[in-house]
Amino acid sequence: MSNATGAARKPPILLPELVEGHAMYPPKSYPSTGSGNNFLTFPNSANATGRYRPKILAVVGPNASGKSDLAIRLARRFGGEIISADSRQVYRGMDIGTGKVERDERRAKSEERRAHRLATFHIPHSTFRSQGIPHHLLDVASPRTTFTATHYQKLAHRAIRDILKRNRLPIICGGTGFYIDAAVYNYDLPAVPPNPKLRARLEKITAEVLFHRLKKLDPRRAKNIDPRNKRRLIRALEIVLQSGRPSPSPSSALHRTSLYRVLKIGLNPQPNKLRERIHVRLLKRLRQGMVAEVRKLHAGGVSWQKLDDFGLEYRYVSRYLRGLLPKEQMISRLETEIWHYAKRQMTWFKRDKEIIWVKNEREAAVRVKKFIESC
RNA sequence: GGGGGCAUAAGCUCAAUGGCAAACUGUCGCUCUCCAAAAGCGAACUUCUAGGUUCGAAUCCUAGUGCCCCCG
Repeated sequence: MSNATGAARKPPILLPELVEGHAMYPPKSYPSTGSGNNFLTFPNSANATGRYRPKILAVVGPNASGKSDLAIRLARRFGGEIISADSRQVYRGMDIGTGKVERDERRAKSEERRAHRLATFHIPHSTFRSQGIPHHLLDVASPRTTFTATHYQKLAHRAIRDILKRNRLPIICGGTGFYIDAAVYNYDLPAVPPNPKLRARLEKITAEVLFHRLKKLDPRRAKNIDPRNKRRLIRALEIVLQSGRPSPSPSSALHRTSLYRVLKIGLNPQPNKLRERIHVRLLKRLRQGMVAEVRKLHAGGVSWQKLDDFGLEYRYVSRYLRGLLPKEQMISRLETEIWHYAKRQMTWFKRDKEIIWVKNEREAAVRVKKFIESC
């Protein structure tokens, strides 16, 4: 009882996966780093109790808020590895337009190389690293394929487990709120893969009719779905039609139950500052060859349709390349679209009362330190 | 100097038989259980000014103001 005081208030729901997933924590014997290097000291292995929930960190915020930098700094300071939570950075070849962190060169300066080795000797060599910090879930899919939240969830869970096995701090960092939640809270996403043919067929039907059908096939889902949102309606129908079963209820026990203790750090600069950052960053991306990047993707077999659906940079640059809008308009349009996106992201994050909003790295570090030291 | 045209939201060479002032863009807000940088929803802000006709005016009349065009 004495060491379960924290859990006393909210008794954890012990689901089979949860118990099984935790059987390995804390790891019994892990190669000690021995060096006292603070890259590697992270007390995720301490406090062994039956209900030990490992700690993970999330760094969230809108586009251009400086998440990636903060995450890297925190990773260096607290011995962490980063798991990107960005629905576009998962794709290979989409670098400039998504603002992916720069991948380390093979030939790094000797000091950096040393830091690398110390920090990451037990991680596969192929892992994406930036500034010596391993980044997971970047470049894991071809842009010609459809990568979904389920894929993300699976890979993210695996990454978290692996990082914890190395006694390091998993840091989920990204702006795709839905992905973060899918990873952190063990969302029960139905195992029904997308069916392009079915979707194409349903696409031709009006929202009204789709809603009607859903009402008959899955009344529960129909109750809280947006009846005018075709995309959602199609997905919901896809689930019933293919599995023969209605969508799992989000109010089930799994909802908002996390396998982990998670500290969410949020970054949200002043609106005018954020706008300025968006502006500067967009111009920088253009200089870095964003247009060429999109051209290359299309040459590599990514359809215009697909590029359009990726949104933002990929949508408007490809429209420009198709001659649908002049360059000037592409830029100004993009700027407002990115701003809109940032606001949508904030709408999502605002609802999450667990997020602790910080102004800078110092504030963040204080919180993280306290979190790590707590039991 | 003379003649003609136009004036509607923050923006738009933007709609409205004399009868409830719209659409689009922007601004602001929201929704979300696998296409989530997607998709969807909502709100605030309008008839150039002053008179007149009329039950009723963005609309018709008069004057003013501003802008544009034509003739000299």
